[in-house]
Amino acid sequence: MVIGMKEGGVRRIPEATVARLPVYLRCLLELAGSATPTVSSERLAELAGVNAAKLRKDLSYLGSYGTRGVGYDVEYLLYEIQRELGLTQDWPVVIVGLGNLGQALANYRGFPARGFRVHAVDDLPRIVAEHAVAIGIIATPAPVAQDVADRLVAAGVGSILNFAPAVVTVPSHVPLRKVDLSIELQILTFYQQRHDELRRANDPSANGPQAIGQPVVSL
Amino acid sequence: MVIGMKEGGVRRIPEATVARLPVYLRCLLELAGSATPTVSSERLAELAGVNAAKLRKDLSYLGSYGTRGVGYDVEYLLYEIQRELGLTQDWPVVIVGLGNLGQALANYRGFPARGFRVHAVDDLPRIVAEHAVAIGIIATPAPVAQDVADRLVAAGVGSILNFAPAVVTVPSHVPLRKVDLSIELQILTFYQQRHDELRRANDPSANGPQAIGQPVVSL
DNA sequence: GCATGTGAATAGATTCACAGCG
DNA sequence: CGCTGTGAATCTATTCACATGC
Repeated sequence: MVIGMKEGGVRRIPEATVARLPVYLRCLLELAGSATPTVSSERLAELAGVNAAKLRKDLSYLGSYGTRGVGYDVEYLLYEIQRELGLTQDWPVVIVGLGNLGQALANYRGFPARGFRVHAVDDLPRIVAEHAVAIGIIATPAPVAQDVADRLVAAGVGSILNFAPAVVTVPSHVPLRKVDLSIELQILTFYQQRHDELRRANDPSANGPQAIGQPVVSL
Repeated sequence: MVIGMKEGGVRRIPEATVARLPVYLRCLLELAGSATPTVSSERLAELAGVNAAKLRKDLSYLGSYGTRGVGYDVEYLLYEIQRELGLTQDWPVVIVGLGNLGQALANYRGFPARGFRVHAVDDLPRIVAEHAVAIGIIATPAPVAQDVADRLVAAGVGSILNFAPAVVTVPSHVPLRKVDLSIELQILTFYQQRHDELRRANDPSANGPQAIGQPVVSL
């Protein structure tokens, strides 16, 4: 029997685990950068900001890549996670929308900026076919997001990452993830409000938020 | 007894529910925009892309704001969700980092761009104090993210939203959320790879991804 | 009658705690 | 002996299905 092969039914990795693998990967890259040969679940969990038992269980879904009494070989684990995530292959990506967000994405660390080209959106079907583009990223204003999603699906893109602040729908066979910056902020205001309420309950003289603006601070 | 007041112990709203409230809010804003007076859980759930029972349960944590046999009053529910999320107040926000991402955030729909000002980062403590800034947003390159987080906490910011591709740690009393664009992309490559593997298993002649670049398409 | 609101049932994720291996 | 890997226990979230009230 060959270690690491998927035998028979596909090994099922929980969604929550998949979402953490990229975090572990980033931590392992840092460790590899500082020439650390092995790492314990305790230490790696600390770097990743999770509980050690959770990390061990997560890794156990991939296989038994650790050594009892020692820990995990950084380079080995690194490779296995990359392989699991599909990062040992290249995935041509289309980013639709060239505003600040599109440019920020194009420049983001971890998106190797190889072979950028700018095209008109009507060329989508040709570009997707020619370059075997698997993933489409929507970085447009909200009003056109659904139209862009439809075009991406029609062009044959396999999955979509939506950054536009709009709910878009796609056929069920197309995986869709969304990242919404203002939603994240609203979640924080909820917890901040909770926190302020508690503080005020304990100290009635504490002030609530004041209606001011949003100063931007540069670095 | 006053409807809508929290009596005694604080009503506990599950995290997963809190994360969906902003989505419902957005859908309600659209409905309000098209002058729709009431909406059923079925319809609202469809707009939000969730199951109707889940939506009803989510809303039930806020209170009983619907009418049996009728549905929810759009304006009323809108207001209640906004209040719950703390959006009936202003929350002064500091964005650190003025690259593409910082600018994209500053221009994002849903961040009212009132009173933008640009400051040096050394002014953080003064600015946070003067404007009662509750939320700090990190939109810097990864290497300085931890330093910025430390400065934000020291300056007295209550919670932090991190967009830098780095794991940052803060004292446990400071709520921290992270949004990582490349992690989202890596999660998608995982599912795309799964999908491709299945397709190839059924049709051995199907091609895998080809190593090309990342074309950018403009709109 | 019809759609909400909610206990009960199910499914999923996290944590515990320790057996098992190097 | 130390640290992984994992069943079992717990906690959280989702879904079902129907009692409830307009």
